[in-house]
Amino acid sequence: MIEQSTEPRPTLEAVAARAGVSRATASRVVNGGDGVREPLVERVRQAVEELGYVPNQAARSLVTRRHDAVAVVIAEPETRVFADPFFALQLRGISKELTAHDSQLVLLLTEGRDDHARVGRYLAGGHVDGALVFSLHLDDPLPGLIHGVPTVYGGRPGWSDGSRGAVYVDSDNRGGAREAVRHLVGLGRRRIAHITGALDQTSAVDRLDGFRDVMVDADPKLIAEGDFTPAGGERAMRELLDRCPDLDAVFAANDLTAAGALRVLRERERRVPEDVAVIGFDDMLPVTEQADPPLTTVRQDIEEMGRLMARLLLRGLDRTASAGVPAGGLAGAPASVVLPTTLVRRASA
Amino acid sequence: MIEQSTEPRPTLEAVAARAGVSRATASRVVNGGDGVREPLVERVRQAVEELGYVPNQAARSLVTRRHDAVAVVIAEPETRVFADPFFALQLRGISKELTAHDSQLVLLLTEGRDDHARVGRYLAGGHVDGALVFSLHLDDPLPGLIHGVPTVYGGRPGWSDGSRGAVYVDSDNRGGAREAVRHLVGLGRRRIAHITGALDQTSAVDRLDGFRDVMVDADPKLIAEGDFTPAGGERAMRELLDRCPDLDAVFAANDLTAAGALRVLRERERRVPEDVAVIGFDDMLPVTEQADPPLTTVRQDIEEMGRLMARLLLRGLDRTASAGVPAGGLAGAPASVVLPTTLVRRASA
DNA sequence: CGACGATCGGGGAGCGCTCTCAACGGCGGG
DNA sequence: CCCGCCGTTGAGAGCGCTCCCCGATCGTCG
Repeated sequence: MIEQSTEPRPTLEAVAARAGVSRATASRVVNGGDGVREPLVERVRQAVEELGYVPNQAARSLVTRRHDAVAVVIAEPETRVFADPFFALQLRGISKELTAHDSQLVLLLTEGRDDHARVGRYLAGGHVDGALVFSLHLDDPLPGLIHGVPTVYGGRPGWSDGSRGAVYVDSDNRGGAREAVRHLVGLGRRRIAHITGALDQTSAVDRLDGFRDVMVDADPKLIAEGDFTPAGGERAMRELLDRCPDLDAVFAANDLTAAGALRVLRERERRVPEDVAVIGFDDMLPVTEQADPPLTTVRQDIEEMGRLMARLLLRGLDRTASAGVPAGGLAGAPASVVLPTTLVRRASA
Repeated sequence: MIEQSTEPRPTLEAVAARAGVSRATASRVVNGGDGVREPLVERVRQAVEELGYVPNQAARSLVTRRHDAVAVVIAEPETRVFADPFFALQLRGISKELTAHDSQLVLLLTEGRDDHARVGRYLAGGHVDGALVFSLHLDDPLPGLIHGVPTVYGGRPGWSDGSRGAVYVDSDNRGGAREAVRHLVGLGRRRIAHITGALDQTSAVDRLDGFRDVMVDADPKLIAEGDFTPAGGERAMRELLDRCPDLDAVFAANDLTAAGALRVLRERERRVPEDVAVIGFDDMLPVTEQADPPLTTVRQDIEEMGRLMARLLLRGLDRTASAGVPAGGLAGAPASVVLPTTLVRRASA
């Protein structure tokens, strides 16, 4: 119900008065109670209880310059974010970690370029202690708009100058791709195709590189560009079958793409895995297990990646906060993390 | 990169000094510039620009008691939230609407009962101007923990005393279900089964009621309980087929459930729609269109529901703010909205 | 038993902003 | 030509909290 609370919330002053102590003492108790003797602590606690006191975060932030909030920026245009459980899982990992550290999650969704300025302004406004940024595209202007806010990226950012020491969490896309393709080779497949992801993202590029690492002189006709969506997977699969009717395996850049490819293979009456073996990437559970046939895929622990990002950010926050690091300094900054992947064998390959 | 900004951000004071005006005038310009003459407005604007001034939200909130932030509470235990694009779509609608009103979205995910207290505390803490609460279960203690925060619910809350005047946005679950079942009847089907959703949610109950409205004396054996997931759909479908091998139609509580049912029907070699017609609910696009056969379903505009929730909340905020409504009062509060549904005919029925 | 040191509690400043209120200046009407 | 009113600007008082600093207080050792 829409209502406005009129009765003013109790202030620390009120708590102090009720407990018969000074505001400072009440504050100490509320913030942990160090350096206050037991009987007083108890009295203050009780006053807090009776009055239903909750600290005013705005007032607190004003002086501490901490907000106990972290922004999660998802810079994915249009609908993709939501067709894909990927973000949802990361979000869940992040949420868990932040909750454990009493931080709030401020979600910043950008729908297009116009939104970037808004996000930049928001972050610059010092509303949050740090930012977790996802799904950057190669030419994304967003990082340039982020100043003075500790940031951890989800996935290796793609800018050219060696990632400028950015902290990121990624999985071993290239290694995972290599493992998948090697598995196909081990199965005796020779005409192995690859459907890429959206090539303006490093994850897609890295998986393609992994594919090429194994298929050193792959027929360029065996590589088709997808975009991480089932529809893109279908389109690319059709293209591939038209160009190379003799292909006997497909490594798809992610499970959604693989699902699209499977559909086209069925439609064209190729048996999987007998005629064409298929491997995906992600191990997105409902998708892979319920695919027909169940999908062999490269698993990455998505939720863990989210959790790790949050942990890295929070740790960095602590570090710099306690050890007066100079502006822009990297001293003590956590390093990026690349998580390993594992091949999960199911029926499709 | 993890860095701490050391250089203090410019204050309004600094802007005022640079523009050669008082802090008050600078504040006026920053907040819209009413009642300030043009030349001064321009000077202040320029000073803001040059200094890269961004208002300190904490200081502002401290005095205005507004936060320009809205909490989105998703009280869904475990993974369901994320397997289901439902929330993602609502979130997107909400995000768009909030962005248009310069409000931020604070996401509160609860993983279990323990989290409820945390959420209640957070909301009571006056960190946000209002809350949007989703996916309540019938016995959820959360509403009881929300005090003094304007709230709009996603889906009709299920408490017994007539929803206590709560504001909610829902779609016409009962009417949509009726339409679906009538369509099946119109197709000449007589042994129509229903797979329910999780019956601790009103949406599931309402759809079941709609089913019963049409199938007044339905054989109880034709109703099986699901939980809105594909796995639940599979389980229920198996049950139904075992109990009533002669059924000729299934109305599933949502598309995910229908997808599970379709899988079982294929496995049992029933043709859809020839032997068994299937209708879902939601019109979750990738699911319905790519189902085999494409799924006839009851469409609800999920993103619009989200947008509407946000709009309702923001409007209520305005209203009460301007027209000193007494505590707990409902005067001028927006009414709940129930959105219509439409039957989308595809191949499955 | 007294004095010194360590520790605890209280007073007060001030974080950056908004908003009220008073002062000021310019204009039109009498 | 003067008065009064309105529109514009500036000064200042807090919003609720943290934290510094100093005085009070306790324990303890000589």
